[in-house]
Amino acid sequence: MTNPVRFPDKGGAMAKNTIRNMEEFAALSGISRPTVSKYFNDPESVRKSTRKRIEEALEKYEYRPNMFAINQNRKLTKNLGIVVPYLADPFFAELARNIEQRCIAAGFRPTLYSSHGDQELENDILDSLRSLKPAGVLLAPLGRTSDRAIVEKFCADIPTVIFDSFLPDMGFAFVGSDNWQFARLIVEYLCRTGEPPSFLEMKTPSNPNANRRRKGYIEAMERLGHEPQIVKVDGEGWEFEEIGRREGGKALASGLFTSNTILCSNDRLAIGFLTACFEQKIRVGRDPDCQIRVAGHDDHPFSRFTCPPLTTIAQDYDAISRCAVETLFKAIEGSENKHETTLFEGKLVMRESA
Amino acid sequence: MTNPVRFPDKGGAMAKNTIRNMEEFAALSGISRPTVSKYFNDPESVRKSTRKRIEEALEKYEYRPNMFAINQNRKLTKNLGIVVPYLADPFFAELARNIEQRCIAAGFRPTLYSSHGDQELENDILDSLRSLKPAGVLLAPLGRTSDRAIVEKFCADIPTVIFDSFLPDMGFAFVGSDNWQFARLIVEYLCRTGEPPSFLEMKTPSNPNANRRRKGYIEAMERLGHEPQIVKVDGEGWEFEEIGRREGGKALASGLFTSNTILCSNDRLAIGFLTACFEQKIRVGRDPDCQIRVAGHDDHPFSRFTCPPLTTIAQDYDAISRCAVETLFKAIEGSENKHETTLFEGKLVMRESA
DNA sequence: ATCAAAACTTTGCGCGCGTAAAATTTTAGT
DNA sequence: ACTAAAATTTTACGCGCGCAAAGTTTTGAT
Repeated sequence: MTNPVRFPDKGGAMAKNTIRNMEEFAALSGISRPTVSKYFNDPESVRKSTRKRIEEALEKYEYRPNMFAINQNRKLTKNLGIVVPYLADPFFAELARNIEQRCIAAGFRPTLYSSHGDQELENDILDSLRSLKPAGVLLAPLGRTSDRAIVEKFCADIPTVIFDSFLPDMGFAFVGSDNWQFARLIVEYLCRTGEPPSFLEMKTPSNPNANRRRKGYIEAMERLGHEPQIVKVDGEGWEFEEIGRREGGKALASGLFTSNTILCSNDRLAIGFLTACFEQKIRVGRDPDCQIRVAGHDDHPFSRFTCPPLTTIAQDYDAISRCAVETLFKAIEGSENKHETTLFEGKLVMRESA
Repeated sequence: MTNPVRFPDKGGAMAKNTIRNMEEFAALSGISRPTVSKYFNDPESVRKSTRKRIEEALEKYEYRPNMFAINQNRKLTKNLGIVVPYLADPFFAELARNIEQRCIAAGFRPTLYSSHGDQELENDILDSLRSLKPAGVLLAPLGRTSDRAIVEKFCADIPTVIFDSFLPDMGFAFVGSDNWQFARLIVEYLCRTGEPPSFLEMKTPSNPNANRRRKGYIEAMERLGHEPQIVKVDGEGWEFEEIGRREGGKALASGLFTSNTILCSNDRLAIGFLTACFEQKIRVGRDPDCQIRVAGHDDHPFSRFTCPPLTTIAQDYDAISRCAVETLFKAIEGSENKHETTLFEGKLVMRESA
């Protein structure tokens, strides 16, 4: 094996800013090593005068304690894991960003992982997460395609808050959206303003939220005295836009929909379906000269920019991420121990598509 | 401070699957610790019979070496850093995913970071990356808003390949797209098929690629004997769609464009601009009944699903990520040392918007 | 069977820091 | 100025593993 040697400091006349360890740094700042160690664990825990001296030396020599040596001995690290099923979906990217920044603000070191829609990768991530000895993990599982046994075992070992995608009896808590309410809200709106909607979804959705949305749709339709119609289209994986365009387009062309109003299981599907409508020269919107109305769920970051802009139910990104993080901190502190579920309501976002 | 104690194994009658360290595991598998250590560093480096015994024991006791202890002593870790400026942009999410999987395939442990468009955060990321002692880093910097001095210093200390966004004289290498060629390609196409385009961009683009695209546009226009027209709109940050819609829309409404063909600096701007066109009931496309043509750069994952689908120049995601990763591996092995730049050409993707 | 090379074992040190206990100093209150 | 409390220093050990050197066994070829 080659033995790469690095020279971060070429050893010129400049001050030795290459402090090798805490021992050296402590000597240079005139403080004992244990006190310096205490400072790095909690700057407030040392006397103000001591803190000042350390911080002065810190600027002068720019020493940073060795991550690996620290975490090897700590009972509990300050590491956190954030796992989402598909990071190329801006919905998850946005949620992850939100959560990540809250963790940092709380003094933790979050690491972000994406399962890329792949079970094996999700398992691998949980596996390597174990070796990080994280204080806690925020996990949005793949859903249907998750390996239940492995996720459950992971949750049993490490304080985990599940979000977005519900898995029964796992983790310290679940934080997500009230998908029944989502469907009720949008169905009521659509019925009030036009024809009762048909429901477009994938045949075997990975995300269990899809199931609750379908049931919420059926319930709301029946309560309003309408006949629900579900159109299930083929398609695997996470390329929802393409499925919405190709398969949704097929359904549209072959006249499968009994209504002129299409409620899609999620916005990405709706975005693809809008493309299909365009391809078939079918005008979408609420105007009298439009032939069809389309709505979605999630308020995907791009939904505001479709043509026409997409009417949808907005997930409360902010509330979900805040609650997930706060719940995890409770779990880490071990103050409570019962499995709780928190669901947030969605808001109707009326745009021009419906 | 509370002292959270965990009992991952309640110590029942089941086999002790709680191996504390390599010493114990080595004893249980009947192999010496140094050999086991060797196995974990490279399973191929031990005799086949030994490997088999270790792997049998591995399944039986599911031991995993302690990450922190490993990395503390290794001269060079197997950690890699991947940094992108804005992960909520599916373009970077897709690129990051591609790169990440290549790194894993090569036996490294990549960690993904997003600067979220914020200089301070980019600096923090580089800072915490240092303490990870990564073997190398793949960095897509913020660009104009990057802290040059800090990035340069980082590159000097840690083998770094810069990608997407060029920063002069930094890192082991740069891998990106030939943005001049992008602009030439699309300008030629647009001129061949209709009116020569105006160019729409942000006043102070964060990404330096924008500058090269503008220059490439001007050059191509002049070479073809046309008068270039640049329309610069206000707007800071990374919410390109909104800027394209709001500011691009303003420019459109006030008749600022001298051409009926608008070439946008990137697809996200174009997506927002398409929304503005829709709002102003201006039909976009190549059909005779359309008033305007719109094109972009990048082949953003969503460009295929706009209405109309967006004509654009496709970045070669695959080639860029492959080259970036391979170049980094060269840097890590230290085989070469000259600063090289690799640019990939784009492909014209003709869709209905232009 | 013989022998050298390859693989393994034994031994032992070191990494950088957490952490505990005891000794010492500083701080703050009267 | 005196004293108890708080903060700091000293001392010493351990974490889990990399790594090197020297001795021992196994392997594979003649």
